[in-house]
Amino acid sequence: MSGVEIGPTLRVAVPVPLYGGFDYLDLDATDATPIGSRVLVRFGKRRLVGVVLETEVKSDLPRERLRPIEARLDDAPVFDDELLGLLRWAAGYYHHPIGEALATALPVALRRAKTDQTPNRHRGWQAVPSDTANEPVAHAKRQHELLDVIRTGVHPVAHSHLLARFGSIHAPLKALERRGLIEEVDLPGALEQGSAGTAPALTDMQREAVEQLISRGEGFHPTLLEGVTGSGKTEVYCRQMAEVLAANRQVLFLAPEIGLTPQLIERLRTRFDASIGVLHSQRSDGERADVWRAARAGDADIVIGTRSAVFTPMPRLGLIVVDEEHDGSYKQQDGFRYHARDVALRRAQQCDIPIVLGSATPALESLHNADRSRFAHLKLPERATGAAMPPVRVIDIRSRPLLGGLSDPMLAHIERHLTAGNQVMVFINRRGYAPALSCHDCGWIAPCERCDAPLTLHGGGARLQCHHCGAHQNTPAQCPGCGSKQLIALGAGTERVAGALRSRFPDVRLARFDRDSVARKGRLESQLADVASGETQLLVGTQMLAKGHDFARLTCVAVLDVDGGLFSADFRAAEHMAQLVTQVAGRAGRSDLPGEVWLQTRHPEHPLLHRLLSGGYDAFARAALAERREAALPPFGYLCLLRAEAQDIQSPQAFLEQAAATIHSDEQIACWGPVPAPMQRRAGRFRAHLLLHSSTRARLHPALDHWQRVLAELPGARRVRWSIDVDPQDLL
DNA sequence: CTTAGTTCAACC
DNA sequence: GTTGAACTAAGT
Repeated sequence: MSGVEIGPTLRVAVPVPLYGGFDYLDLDATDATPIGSRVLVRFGKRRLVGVVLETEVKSDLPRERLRPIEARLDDAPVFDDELLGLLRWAAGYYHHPIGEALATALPVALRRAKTDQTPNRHRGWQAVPSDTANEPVAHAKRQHELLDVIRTGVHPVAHSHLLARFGSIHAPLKALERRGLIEEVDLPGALEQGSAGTAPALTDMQREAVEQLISRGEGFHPTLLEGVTGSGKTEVYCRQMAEVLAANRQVLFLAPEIGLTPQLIERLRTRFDASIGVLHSQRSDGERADVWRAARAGDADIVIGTRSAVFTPMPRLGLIVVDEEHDGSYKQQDGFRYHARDVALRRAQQCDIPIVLGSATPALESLHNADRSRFAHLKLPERATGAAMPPVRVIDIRSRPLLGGLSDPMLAHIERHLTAGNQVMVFINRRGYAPALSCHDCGWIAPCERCDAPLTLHGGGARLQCHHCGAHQNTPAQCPGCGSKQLIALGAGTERVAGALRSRFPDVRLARFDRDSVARKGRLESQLADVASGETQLLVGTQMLAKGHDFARLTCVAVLDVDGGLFSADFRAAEHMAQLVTQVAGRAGRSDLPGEVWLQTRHPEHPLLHRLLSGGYDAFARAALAERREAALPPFGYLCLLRAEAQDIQSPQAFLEQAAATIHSDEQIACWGPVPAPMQRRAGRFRAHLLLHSSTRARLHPALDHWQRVLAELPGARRVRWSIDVDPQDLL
């Protein structure tokens, strides 16, 4: 039959910020476009890639107003019923337009209107048997490291894996190839083939946890696995994964970007005789799409990935692992604001499969769920090696001079560990040279023109940069207010701290880890490799140092500023501070060398800090939960934040006032605000918030369903950019 | 009467 | 979000 005959009606989700689907005529009456597949449609003047939500729809519109779809883009649907159901639930729960939610879930390459995806090439390397005469020379360190990885296991290693692990690898790989030790091969697809490896022996604690996990069987069983850093959580996951893989089911393993280290991937790759799909930031759009397709086809046994990987189609899914479940990066902070941990829980429930949430510092939400028996709670309170957790102590820096952010006692501790030949990690959660530039004579502080924030000094103080909008300029020679030339840098960031340490310890090799210093591709990987080899002794960095890495000779961790977490407007700040301190402390003394942790503070008596130091994260969490209960804050209350922003100062406030008026607040739903956002102006736009609070989700969510429809109709809605944030992570 | 700028509804 | 049509205010 030719395309003249037009078939029945389809409901299509289109990537536009409008709730609900749009109806189109199908191409063919006899063979319907399958649900979950992509179609090309005309939408107004534009051509967009939509997803079929339903077939044989009875449209509200007369048939002559419907347009036919222009093309089918898939042979097999991109979303299966399970995943489509999950996404429809998530779009509803987070009150986000379905078309945008589906587009967010799709790999970038599949959001484009291309029918036949030419297969991407996947390079790999494999070892070639040879006599010892060709081995690389002893000092060719990178070649030896690469060779080790390539020789482990029986299968070729993906080029992308080596890239993620080591960074710049072109030259050493070519050298190894010239020596005839390795050869380049084309991998059949985006998946890597793992090899079965021996499982390490379990400690008694681990065995207990594994037995509990496995004994629960196959149904929906959420488990919080709380294990101190170094307690061997990964091995516990592995044992359960082995069971699931043996039953020919797939495993979805989620990790935050920063925790998704090559070590983790390599561990799984050398452990399971299984095909593994890896989704991390270094993979190209084409590779991601190939992993997606392989997972959908059931070819991938394990999928490891970050937040968005929670939406990978896996027809044989049998287990979900969420590592570092407390990590804030699981919450998407713009557009479709979903929380991957919570979506993963829903997915496990929908599929009726077990899910394990692992962390050394569980989110208060998860602890609360464990407390009320919604999660099983397994604990690994000791390190697998038997090494003691390092003591955490404070240095009171009130009225002490600071040199580049460092007090004298702190410098002395650092020196002691460096002299002993060990590694030291200095942690400061602020990048750049200094957080502000001030005039010594009149007190002027260099402001950003477009944000309500001071500019940050960079380039040793030569440049000014805004961390909120990206604006940058050279540092002025004199104060624009009073003309004084006495301009001084206030406070210290990673750059300044690193500089101070370099001049204090000129013979020690130092590496800086922050977004600026590792921006270049492969730089982070090569710097980490130098730390692992012991070449780098002193590490200075932001929170990207906090997790995942395991350095044998690291014995001292210095945290330069914990006070930000004690007095923030954000009610979660203290929780984040405690998690961060506990996580960085876990970096120290992981092997036989005892470690120690020092915190600089101006508030050594602060009750929450005191709790953390005397009783550890658990005691802190109990105290913090009691405070949350008192204030009816999450997890004892539920929040929804309505955000609005505009070029002018009045519109956001006006819109939110209209919005507030349409909420019939009662004793069960409270409306807080509207108020200007903590940083009212950002990137030239004025921002305001309206916070809804309820003691029950059952009351809040129906109200939100109604509210979202009302909001779109408000007269002020078109003057602002607004968005609903369900379960907001930060209120800033 | 033109033109640039703003508002508004539809988008299937 | 994007688009075009309807509307408004100033310009020749």
